[in-house]
Amino acid sequence: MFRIGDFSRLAQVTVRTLRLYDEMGLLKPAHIDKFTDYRYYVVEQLPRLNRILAMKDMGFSLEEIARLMDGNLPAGRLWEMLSQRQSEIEQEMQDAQARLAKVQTRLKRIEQEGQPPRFDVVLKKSAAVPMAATRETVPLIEHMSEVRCRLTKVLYDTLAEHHIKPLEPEIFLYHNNDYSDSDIDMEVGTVVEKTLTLPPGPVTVHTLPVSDTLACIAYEGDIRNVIEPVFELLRWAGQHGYASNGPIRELHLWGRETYDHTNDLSNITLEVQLPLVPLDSHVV
Amino acid sequence: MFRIGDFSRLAQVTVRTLRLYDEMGLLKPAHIDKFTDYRYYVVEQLPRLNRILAMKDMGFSLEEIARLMDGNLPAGRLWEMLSQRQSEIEQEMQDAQARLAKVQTRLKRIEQEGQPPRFDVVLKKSAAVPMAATRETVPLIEHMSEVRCRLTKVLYDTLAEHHIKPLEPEIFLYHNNDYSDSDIDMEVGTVVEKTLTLPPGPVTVHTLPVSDTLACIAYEGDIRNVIEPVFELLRWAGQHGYASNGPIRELHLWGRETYDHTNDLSNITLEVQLPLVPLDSHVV
DNA sequence: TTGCTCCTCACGTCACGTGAGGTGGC
DNA sequence: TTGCTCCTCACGTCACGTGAGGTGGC
Repeated sequence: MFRIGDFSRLAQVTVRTLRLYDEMGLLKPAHIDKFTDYRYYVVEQLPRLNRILAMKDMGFSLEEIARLMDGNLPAGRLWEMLSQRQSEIEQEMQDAQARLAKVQTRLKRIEQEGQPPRFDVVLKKSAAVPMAATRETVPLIEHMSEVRCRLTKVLYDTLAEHHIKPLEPEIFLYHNNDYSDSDIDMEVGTVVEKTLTLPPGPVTVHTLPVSDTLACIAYEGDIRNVIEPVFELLRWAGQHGYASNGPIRELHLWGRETYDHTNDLSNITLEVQLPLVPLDSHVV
Repeated sequence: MFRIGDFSRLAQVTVRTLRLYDEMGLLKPAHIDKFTDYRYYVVEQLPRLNRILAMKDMGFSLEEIARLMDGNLPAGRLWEMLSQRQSEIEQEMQDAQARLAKVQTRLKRIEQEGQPPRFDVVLKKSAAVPMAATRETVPLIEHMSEVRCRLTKVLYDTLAEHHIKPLEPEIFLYHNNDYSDSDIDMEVGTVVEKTLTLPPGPVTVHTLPVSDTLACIAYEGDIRNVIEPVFELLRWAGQHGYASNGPIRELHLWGRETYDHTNDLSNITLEVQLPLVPLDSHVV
């Protein structure tokens, strides 16, 4: 018979742990003195305690261990729980791997450029939402501003004409696969209610596709430098094992982009989003 | 100005989270209505929130994030924290790797042998303790029992003669590097008080070395089958990337092994311990 | 008698999730 | 007036660590 302190030293666990296992019913002392409430253990209980510790080392919770040691568990049940545990651990390792990549790219940035990246990338999801939008290809980047004005004017005029209220700030989509100075395939739209149709014309209603993985940067600054967070997103995607999976989205969070050049665009806030798919080599 | 619900949808966090960050001082709303206590956020707060989320994705605690975003942190401090984070994550990955190995070897055992291993291996540590012991080489395994009796008799007789009390159950050490049927270099000892010396003779006092990694099996059964947990330990060590690092220890937890064959050894409890070192290939 | 060990509460950990119970706003 | 959103508590999570305050045993 061991008192709790001796048994805890033998098994190399704390007395607190033994008391907890007693309370949970995982390991009851062989005997409890009814006057002093002292717990007494016998050496034959060591294998059971070791089994508990071995399960704990595999990452099972005490509740799972209690279930596993309940005696009458079906034959294949242990195998099932082990193989579930296996995939959970594999998931943990992937998560740790992803976190490590984020930390390491930051470290490298500081070492190479003397300072951390200016923008922070966060992953979001987007649901499929109906969008009223109009699209046009800009021949040369010099015409960009002009085309943006025309497109937003067409969009908002059409919506007003049909008494449709935009539900969220406008979104610009850039459909080119790569960065280019010319032939920029651009679309501007805004989320609208479901079950909405428009007569044929430059503005159509279609669905903005879902994306499970949308790398996002909230950008604050001059709209003419918006290319910076875009480059950052592309760089980030490459460094973390993703490939682009759809047009870049630009959410005009600060408000509506007017088409008459009257508002100041030198300090706006928007969010740039890049839909991604994990590359296979990184999934492994 | 966004109400908390709208801002939470925009940033894809829960309102609970925003309230917590407010309370912690991590992200205060731009404005709080003094009559309703409603929190109001502005879009310019999104970059800060995203920074918080990005840090969280790297595994920093909210407290660390608060420190990191406090503005006046020394230049190199960020780098330091990132590189500390890096090693913590690397440690996590190693831990997960070790857990995975344990789960997978169990799964394999069930698949190959139809049942889980009979014994559970747990890792313990042992401190350096003074031990009074006597040692002899057994020429053939047939003489094992006889030598054990003689050794324990010598040990306990000597201790009694010098009025020394053994502090713990006796320990058998097996000094051969590999399993063998002959020339078994065997030692039996018991922990004694420090500062103890004995006159020259078959029993000497020396130190049982420390071990940071001691694979242990609590064995219950016939002493003649004690080879089973020993084999299990050796197998386990191989499967988990360790090499043997000292003599196998056998702790006689059930009590003293008498040397007159009068006690029943067909159902005893002992612990078999194998000192280990991690193999380099697994340390990486 | 003095340490030593044991006992039972009970709080703290970390970042929220999840009600309970009540109140502004369209 | 009715949903909808917001508010403030406050408990629960998981496996213990860490006292506080008090009592047996050698």
